[in-house]
Amino acid sequence: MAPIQNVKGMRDHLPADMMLRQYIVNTLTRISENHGFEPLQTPIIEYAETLEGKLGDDEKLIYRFEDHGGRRLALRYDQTVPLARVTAQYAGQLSFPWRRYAYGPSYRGERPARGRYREFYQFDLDIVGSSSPLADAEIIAILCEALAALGFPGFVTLLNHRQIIGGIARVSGLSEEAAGGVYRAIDKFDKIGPDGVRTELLKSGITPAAADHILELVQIDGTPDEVLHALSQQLANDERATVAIANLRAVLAGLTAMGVPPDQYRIAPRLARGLSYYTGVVFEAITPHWPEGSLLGGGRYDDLIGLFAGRQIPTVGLAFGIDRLHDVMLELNLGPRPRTTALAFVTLFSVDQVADSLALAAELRAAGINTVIALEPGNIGKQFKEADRRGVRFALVLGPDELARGEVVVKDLQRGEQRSLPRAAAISLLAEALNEGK
RNA sequence: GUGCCUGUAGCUCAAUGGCAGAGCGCCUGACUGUGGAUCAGGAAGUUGUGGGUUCGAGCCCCAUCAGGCACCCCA
Repeated sequence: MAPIQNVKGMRDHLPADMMLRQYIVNTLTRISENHGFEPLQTPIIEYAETLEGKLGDDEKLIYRFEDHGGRRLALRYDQTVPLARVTAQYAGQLSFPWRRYAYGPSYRGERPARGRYREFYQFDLDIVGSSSPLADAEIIAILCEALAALGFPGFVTLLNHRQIIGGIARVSGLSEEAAGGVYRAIDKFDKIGPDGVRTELLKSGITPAAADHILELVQIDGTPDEVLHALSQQLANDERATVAIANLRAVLAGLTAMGVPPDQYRIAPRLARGLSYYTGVVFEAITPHWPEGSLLGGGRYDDLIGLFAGRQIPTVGLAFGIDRLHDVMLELNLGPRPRTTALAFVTLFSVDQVADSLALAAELRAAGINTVIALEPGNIGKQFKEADRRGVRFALVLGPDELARGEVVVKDLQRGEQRSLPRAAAISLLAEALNEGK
C-alpha cells in the first residue's frame, strides 16, 4: 500500500489555508478584471516539445513522462509558454493587444523549501502584442495596486531594464558572453553584498578594473529621475542602453499618470532576474519582512511568444506566486482569517420542527446568507457547541414557542447576545452582518 | 542535484540504551430550550518507514521517505 503522505513538494491545502488563498486569488482577479484583463485556462499537460528549448538551463526541472500512447508529455513549467502556444494557435480569434490573466498550478522538479514547492500556483498577468511603455506601466501599476490591496507593508517594486545591465557590461569592456555571468552575480547583490559580487565577478574571469566599474554603476541609488540621469551619463556611449533609459522614463511617466504612489517603486540597476527570455523592462517586488527573496516578478519578453507564432509579438507580464504570497501573509498576519464559509447555523429543535427549520435555512440562503444546518435534532447545547466550534457566528433556534409567535431566536455566538425576532427581521439582521463583514 | 539539521498522540513538545508522557485540541457527562468557563471521565501511538547492533532501541548504526536550512535556481 502507498504511504499516507504527499509526494515530495506537493501540498494539500486544508480549508483554513484555502480561504486565505481564495481571498488572495479573488483580490487579484478583481483588480485584473478592473483593468479589463480576460481569463484564460490551459491544460496542465503539454507536449514536452512545446516546453523544450524555451527555458535554457532550467529544462532539467521539467516533469516529463510518456502516456499510454507513447507521447512525450510534460507538466507545464509556467503559464508563459502555454500563453505563447495559445497566442500562436488562436491568433485569428484573438485581438491584440490582448490582456489576459490565468490562475493555476505549475510544476518544477526542484528541491522544496519554504515558499517554494514542486507544485505551485501562479496568477499570471500579461499584455500580449504591445510594445508600448504604457503596457509595462499598467502591469507594474497592477502589481503595486495588488500588493497594497493585500495589505503588504512597505513593499517596493524594483525596476530595471535588460539593456541597462547589458550597457553596464558593455561599457565595462565585456563581451556578450561574459554578460551572463554579470547578470547572475549582480542579482545576488542584496544577499552577498558588494564584496561578494566582486568575488563572483572575478571568479567568472572579469578583470578587477571592469568588476569595480560594474559595481560602481550597479550601486547608483536615488530617486528614479536621479538614477536614470546618472545612468544616462555613464552609458551615453551605448546606444541600446540609451534607448532603454528613454523607455524606462516613459514607463515612469505612465506610472505617475496612473497615480501609482512614488514610494512604491524604485530604479535598481542591480536587478537582473534569472529568466533568460526577458528582453526589456524587468521588475520585482520586495518587502523588508521577507528577506528570503522577491515576492514576485516579471518583465518584458518580446521574443518568446514569437517563437511559436513565427513573428515577433511583444509582450509584458508578471506572475504572482500564490504560495509565496500566502506564506508571507501568514507570517506577517495579513488578510482576513475566516474559520468557515457560513454565517448562520440553523439548529434542529426536535423532530417536529425539522421541516420548519429547513425552510428557514432555505430562506436565509435565498437572501444570500451562507447557512449550514444541524443534522441531528435535539440537545440544543450540543448544536450551539458545534456552531461555535466551526466558527459560525450566528445560531438560529426555531422551537415550538418561536413557531407559535412567528419568530426565530438569533444568537450571536461571537458577542454572546441573543434576541427573538420576527423571521423577516432576523433575516435582515444577518444580511446586515454579512455586509459589515465585507 | 550536493552538503547540514529534523521526524514521538490531531497540534506543540518531553522521556541517561531500561514500563512511551504532558499541555492544548477532540469525544462523553455534570447541563433534555442555550456554546465559550469550571469539574469528572474517555478515546487516542507499530516513536515516518525498512533493516542492523544489543539481554533490551524513541535514543546507537545503515538505508529510505518526508520537512527545514545553505548552495543552485526561482514564484
